[in-house]
Amino acid sequence: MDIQPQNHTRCTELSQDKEFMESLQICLIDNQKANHLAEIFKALSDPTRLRIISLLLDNEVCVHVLESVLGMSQSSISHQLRVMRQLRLVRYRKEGRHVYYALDDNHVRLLFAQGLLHVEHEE
Amino acid sequence: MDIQPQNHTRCTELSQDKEFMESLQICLIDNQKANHLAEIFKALSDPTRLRIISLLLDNEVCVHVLESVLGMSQSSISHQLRVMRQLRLVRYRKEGRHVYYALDDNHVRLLFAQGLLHVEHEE
DNA sequence: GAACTTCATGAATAGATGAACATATATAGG
DNA sequence: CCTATATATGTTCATCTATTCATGAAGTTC
Repeated sequence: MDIQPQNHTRCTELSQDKEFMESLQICLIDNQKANHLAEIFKALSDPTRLRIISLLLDNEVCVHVLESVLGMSQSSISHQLRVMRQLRLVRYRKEGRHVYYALDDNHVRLLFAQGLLHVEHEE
Repeated sequence: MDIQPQNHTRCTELSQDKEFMESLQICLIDNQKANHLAEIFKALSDPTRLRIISLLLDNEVCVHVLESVLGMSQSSISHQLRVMRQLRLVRYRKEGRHVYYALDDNHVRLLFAQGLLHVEHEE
C-alpha cells in the first residue's frame, strides 16, 4: 500500500474540496459504533485477559483450573471473566458448583489470531 | 462451535489430571507476548483513535482535515496520533507545513475490520 | 522579518481503570 | 443446620488516560 500524494498544498484549500470532505464523512464511523468497538478492544487490552483467552481457544475450562494454570488469585480471575462475560467475549456453563468458561464465538478467536499476527509481524 | 463437556465433575480431580493441565500450559501465551498484544489492543480501545483509523482506511489525511472532520481540537488529535505513531499503527509524511497520516500496514486494517464484524454480529 | 498556518508537546485536571483484600452467594456433603 | 468448596461481587486506593490550555517550532506568505 503506497501513500497517494494529494493534489492539494494547503489545508484551507483541502477543506474547501467538498467532494473529498464528504467522502471522508462517509468513511467516518459513528460515535455509537466507535464506542462499542472501543469497548471490545479495551476488553482485549489486558495481558491477563489475553492469557485467559489463549487457554480458552481450544478448551472449556473452569475458574479453579484457570487460577492454578495462571498462578493468580481466584478473585482477580473472576473479575476479568466478568469483564469478558459482559461483552460476550466468553460464555459459561454451570455444572454443580463449577462454572466452565469458553469463548463465545469465532469472532473472538479471529480477533485474537489477527492480533497475534500483527505482533509477530512486528518482530 | 459447541462446548465440549469435560469428563470431570470436581476441580480437585481436574487439577490432578496432569495431561490436561500440561496441555493448557502449552496453550498459554507467554507474558511478553501477552503484554505486547495488550498494547496493540489498548491502542485500539479508544473511540477517537478508532474514528481516526476509519478515516485513514482508504485515505491519506492531514491533521488539520482530521480536526475539521472530527470536530475536535487539533491538540487532542495530535496526542492520539502520537499514541498510534509510537505503536506503528500509523505513519506520516511531511510536506511543507502539512503532515499527512496513513495506516502503517494492512494488519491494522484487518484488525479494525475484524472488530467491526464482531460488533455488527452482536446487533 | 512580521504575521499566519500547521503541527507537536508539556502541564494540569477530571474521570476511568486496576489491584488487593474482604465479603457474599451458591452448591455439596455430612 | 454446619462446614467446605467454587465462584462472584464490593470497596478502597493508587495509577492511568483523554482532553484542554498554553506554548513553541517550523514552514509560508506578504
